[in-house]
Amino acid sequence: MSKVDRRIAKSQEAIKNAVTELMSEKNFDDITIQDIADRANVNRGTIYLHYTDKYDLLDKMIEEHINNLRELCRSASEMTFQEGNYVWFEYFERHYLFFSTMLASKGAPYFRSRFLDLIIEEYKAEVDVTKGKNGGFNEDVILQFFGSAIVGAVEWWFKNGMPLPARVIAEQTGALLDRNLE
Amino acid sequence: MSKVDRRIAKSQEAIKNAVTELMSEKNFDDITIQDIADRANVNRGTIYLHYTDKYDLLDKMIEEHINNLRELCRSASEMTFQEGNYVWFEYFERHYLFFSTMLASKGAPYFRSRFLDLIIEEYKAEVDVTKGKNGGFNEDVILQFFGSAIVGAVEWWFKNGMPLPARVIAEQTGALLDRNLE
DNA sequence: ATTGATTTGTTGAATAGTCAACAAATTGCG
DNA sequence: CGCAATTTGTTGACTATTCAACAAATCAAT
Repeated sequence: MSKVDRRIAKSQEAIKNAVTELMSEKNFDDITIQDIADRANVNRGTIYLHYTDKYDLLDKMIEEHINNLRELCRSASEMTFQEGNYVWFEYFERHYLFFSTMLASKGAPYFRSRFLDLIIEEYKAEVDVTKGKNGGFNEDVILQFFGSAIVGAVEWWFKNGMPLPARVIAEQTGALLDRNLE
Repeated sequence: MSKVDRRIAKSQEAIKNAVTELMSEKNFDDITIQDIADRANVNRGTIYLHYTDKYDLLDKMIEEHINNLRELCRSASEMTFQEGNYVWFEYFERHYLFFSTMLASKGAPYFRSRFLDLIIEEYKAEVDVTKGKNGGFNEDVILQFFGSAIVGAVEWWFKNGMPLPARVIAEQTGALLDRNLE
């Protein structure tokens, strides 16, 4: 786990940060590899050492965040919705620039769908349509419904510049999920 | 000038920043090479690639700032005292952490004297003891007197957390020098 | 379409950084 | 003091990054 060469970690970190920054400034298609290299203070060739092109680079960035969130779910599996949501929103806060540009930028609706897929996947275990208040519902309907709700809340939060503390929005969305998924 | 290998520039930058940060947190003697490497996110061996030990490292940092200030004098040689001082105080501001820890820390009175030497050296050209209001004075006395005054003002400025904008203290010290060195 | 300019990937040689291991020096504490 | 632990400085083998140069692809405008 910790056997990644320090140079690799530093280069990739710089490159990914550069992309995030640049994406908050201009359209992804207008970003050139040289732009990224300049911003990351890295030779242009170094980028090709790790990524085949800028699309691959963006993909890997998305993939990484999705995986991190999935991992957070693992470690938060025994928490309440409120606590678990808080872990997520803390992560969002820590990576503000990435998520806000990803959810704002026109160029990356792909991210939104990857994000929704993850949420649905993770909530599958939480939904029970055999009994309780959701007994008799179609599972996919429930998942799509509340998955979209969560994504929508997150989008709203970012687009409005995080008007609530992570703690608060986590509690409120958590309470809404509690009420509906029991 | 711009032919320094990017890796060297980045490593040295990280190392120097690490030292500055650490010095603002603890005594220089308590800082270990490993501390610096950790903070700079650099292998310990890399430090020895550029510096023989931590004293050499600190020396080179001081040397570099002194040289930068000297260079600023060159490019500001045609300015008034006020303008010239402003250039200096801007530089101080930009490197706040370094100068404030250097002038505060007990461990580095060496820097203060290097700094004073530079000021005296640079003001040599400005002082005229053959005529005018300083006619008949001993040149060394004048230089030591006003050099110390400038160092003292800078020290005060840092130790009190830069209570005035750089522009203001530059103008005021500039006016005092004008009045005395004509 | 035909230019000319920019961007893209790729290459090879040179160099800097990493890592692990080592002995010597220094520190700190009972 | 004397011993253990830490820190130091150095080594060698390995790898990532740099840089300059290149041809191919893409772009922009006439």
